[in-house]
Amino acid sequence: MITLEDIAKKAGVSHSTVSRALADSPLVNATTKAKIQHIASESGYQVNQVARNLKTRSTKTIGLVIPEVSNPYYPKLIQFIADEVRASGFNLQLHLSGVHQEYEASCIASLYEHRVDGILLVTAENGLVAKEQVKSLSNSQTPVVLLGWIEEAENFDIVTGNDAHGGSLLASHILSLGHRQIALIGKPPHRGIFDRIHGFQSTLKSVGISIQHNLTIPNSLAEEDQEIASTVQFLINLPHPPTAIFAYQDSIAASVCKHLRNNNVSIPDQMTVVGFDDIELATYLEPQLTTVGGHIQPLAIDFVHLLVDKIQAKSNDTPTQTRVITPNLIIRGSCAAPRTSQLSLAR
Amino acid sequence: MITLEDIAKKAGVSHSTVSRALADSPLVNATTKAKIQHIASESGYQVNQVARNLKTRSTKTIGLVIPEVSNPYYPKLIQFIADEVRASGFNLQLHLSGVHQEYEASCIASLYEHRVDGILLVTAENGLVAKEQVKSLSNSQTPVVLLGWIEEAENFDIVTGNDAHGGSLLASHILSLGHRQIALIGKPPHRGIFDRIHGFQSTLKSVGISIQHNLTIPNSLAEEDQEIASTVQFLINLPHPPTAIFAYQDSIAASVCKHLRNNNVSIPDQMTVVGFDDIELATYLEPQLTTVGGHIQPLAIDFVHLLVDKIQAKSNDTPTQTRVITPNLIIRGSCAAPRTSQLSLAR
DNA sequence: CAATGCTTTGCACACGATTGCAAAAGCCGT
DNA sequence: ACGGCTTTTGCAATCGTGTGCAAAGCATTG
Repeated sequence: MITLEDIAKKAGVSHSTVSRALADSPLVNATTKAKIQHIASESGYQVNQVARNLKTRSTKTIGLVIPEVSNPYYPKLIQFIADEVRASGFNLQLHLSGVHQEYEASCIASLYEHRVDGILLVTAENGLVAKEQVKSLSNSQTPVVLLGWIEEAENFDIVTGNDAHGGSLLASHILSLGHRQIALIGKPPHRGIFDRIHGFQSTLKSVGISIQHNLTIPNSLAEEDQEIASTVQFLINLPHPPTAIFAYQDSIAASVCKHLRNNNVSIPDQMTVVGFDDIELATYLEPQLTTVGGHIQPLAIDFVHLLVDKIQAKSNDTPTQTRVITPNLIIRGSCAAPRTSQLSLAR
Repeated sequence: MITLEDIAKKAGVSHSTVSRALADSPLVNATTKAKIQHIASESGYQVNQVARNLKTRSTKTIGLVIPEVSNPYYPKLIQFIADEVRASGFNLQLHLSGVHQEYEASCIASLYEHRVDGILLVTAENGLVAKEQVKSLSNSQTPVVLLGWIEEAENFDIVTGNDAHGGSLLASHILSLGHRQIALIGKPPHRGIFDRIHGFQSTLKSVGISIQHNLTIPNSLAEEDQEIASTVQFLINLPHPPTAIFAYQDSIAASVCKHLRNNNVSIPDQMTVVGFDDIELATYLEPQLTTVGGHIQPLAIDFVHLLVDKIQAKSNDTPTQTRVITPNLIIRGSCAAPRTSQLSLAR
């Protein structure tokens, strides 16, 4: 491995001078600086960031903890985050915390051991699993920003989507079409007052109706599709099946659509389906999915900016912030007005 | 930040002893070892990996360079790679080299500067952009394994799918259904003799026919869908439209299906469509996509294992290896026998 | 020419861990 | 009590950089 010392010998100077020359310090004579830089690039010198990080006590690296990448929501988020992190001049270290966030604590520990400058933590249905670790991080001067929501979050910086508003938009849309028998296929809510289910329900309640069937899919990657299949079966075989289904996220909605089709239930004629997040998948479906979207990029940008600001803030007593991004309703083809006893007629 | 020295003071020993105690070295007395370990966990000591890496000259980190994560093929690959890397006891540092691999060289440089123990490099349509960097890495004892294929690759370790065989399977399938007018919508081939287009074409050639229209989509994320839309338009408005379309990958196939539907061309009655890779998306489409798959997980596993073996090999003169994974044909609903002048009749 | 000030360079230490080696401590038998 | 042996501990060097400080070099000026 080529070191500063090696370059120093070739140039007949000390390693300090080489260090300064490569940092383009004004303390080095212009001609010797040029000579050193030439020798360095000539011999293919690449700085040892490990040594530099140890000395400077900064790694210019941001850690990203995210559950998984099989759910297309996460890659979409990662792409935006990665672009933003690069633009801010940082490196990105990715750790997958697992579908059930089972590795969340160990991811954080590992990132702390590597002395990343800050941590972006994306939570999921299980909320903030590694609450204690995050708290102790804050004590040890390592900035953390959460994406998601947790209850009693006074001391955390958080970026979250106003999913409640999105849920409300969907509910209003479905209601305005005339639906009154509405099912929910989803995951446990995990954004408290900001949760999409919360917003959906309270809008229904405001016109005096409630969710007919509130079904939750266990959070298991391998069997999710299977679970949705049987849930769909259950719903359409009811004496009074729902006329509309709100799926917790687009990937679930896509799976719901698939299984409705398999059971010869046509969308939107016999069943209205809506999703959430507007991932690419939503436009590949037939009919295309009515959903809520536009929040992922702003979330990612705020997520990174908030962390970078905290990293660069000299004082470490900046007040914690909460940023909320409001999404939009995106109307496509998967919704229609209900027809009386539509499913019973059809079957 | 808590250091070994801090623990040493609390325990009344030297930092060397603390270091050994925490490493569970037999050189430390059992009772003092227990005492030190207790104090360390009590005070929340976490090792500084930066310092350790500098001293031990190993980071236990593997760098992964991959173009992007918007194309769902990559997240699927990443998930498998990440699982395997974790199981092997390494950390993962992710760098996105860009849709056009425009950052490939700088990603490699950055990973080398961080002294990762090895690099996994996933190439795309542009082949190995950073050939020189990879060569100099090999000289500097940093193991690299490529996923993809490049010409004149004698000195690189490579894992690749036998896409040619996959392409051949698709061609045989389409031919056996009776199709003779076949279009290709794809990207520039980038796996040489192993490329899917190559295999597809040569199987067609073996029965004396060739691809009717060989259309290439420019590799631009933002406009891809638009490009496919106009390509589909072009094809179906031909005097003699194709009866089958081979899309280079499932995501393109999905987009092709969408635009065919928009033009009221039904699949598979009026048009047969096949894709490649068997990503989740393929099963959400209606009809579900006939494709080629099963190779991604074995690719990921071999990819990681080959690198880990190279990292752990004491001698650095191990011969370079090429591993080839053969995929399977997955028949679903997007293919049917052609009907004479099917499109002309329908329109 | 000497004094002064500015520019340029090198010395030496620090970052926080690991580890070879020597020294200290403990143990044991005579 | 002492030598010899084993166990346990600490010293000190090292990994490759960055940087405060002092010293050297150089030019300018009275």
